Amino acid sequence: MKIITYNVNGIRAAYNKNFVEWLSAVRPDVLCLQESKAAIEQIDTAKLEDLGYHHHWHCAQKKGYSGVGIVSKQKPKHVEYGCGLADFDNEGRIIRADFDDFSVLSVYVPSATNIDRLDFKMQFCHYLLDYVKDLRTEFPNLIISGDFNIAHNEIDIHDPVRLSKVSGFLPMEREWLSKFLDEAGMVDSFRHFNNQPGHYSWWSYRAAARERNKGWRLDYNFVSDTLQHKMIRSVKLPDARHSDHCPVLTEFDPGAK
DNA sequence: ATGGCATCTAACAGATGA
Repeated sequence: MKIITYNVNGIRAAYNKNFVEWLSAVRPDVLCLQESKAAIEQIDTAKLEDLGYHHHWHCAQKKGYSGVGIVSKQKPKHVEYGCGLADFDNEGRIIRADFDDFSVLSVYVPSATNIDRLDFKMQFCHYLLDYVKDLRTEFPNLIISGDFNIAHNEIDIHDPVRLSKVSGFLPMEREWLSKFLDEAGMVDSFRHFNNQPGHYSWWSYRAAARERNKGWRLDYNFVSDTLQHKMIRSVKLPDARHSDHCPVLTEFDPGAK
């Protein structure tokens, strides 16, 4: 069972760069998307259906902004759009799909590039932790995939000293992420398999940052402790070039004891 | 300290992103 998280930075732009062909070749069971930046009627969903995929979207009110989706081979038993708080749900940042044996969240944590948005980002984060803690009592087997806009540790960013005062690597944000994993009982699946530096999921478009691997690891597949023993591997897919982010894959053996 | 690049909308300039 393959699950991928991918911030596509505009799904229509991604389509123009052979996103559907990429999906057809990789064929994940579940694809969690962020920054679709489109209303549903602006997305050529027929191409997904032609590949046998179901798809669900939670879009922002503002046109061309944010938006998350879940594309899946299996039809979800239930889809939950948003988290129930209008300030967050207006921005299309959370969608959940419940399957027979597990649930999946696709999450796009707000950016605070504009530092005026830091309070909003942290409020979202705190709310998300409470939401997930509650959720796990009903759905213990949970995978949270998304763009958290936080690089967790020093090995997750190319210049931890210079960037320690920049949102995305602030002590406050990093501490929240540690608390989130701890209190929600989730595992960072990529780091479960790989403790080496230099593995990032986002690079600036500027200054040839991707070619020089001056990046940040912002995109995660977090796996509940109940599913941890089923994980087989987790890798980033840097050959996918539809976005300033790259996809991150986590694979499970559903039959593992 | 600034800008650099890309994808959006609504317009051929401005917002957003990290």
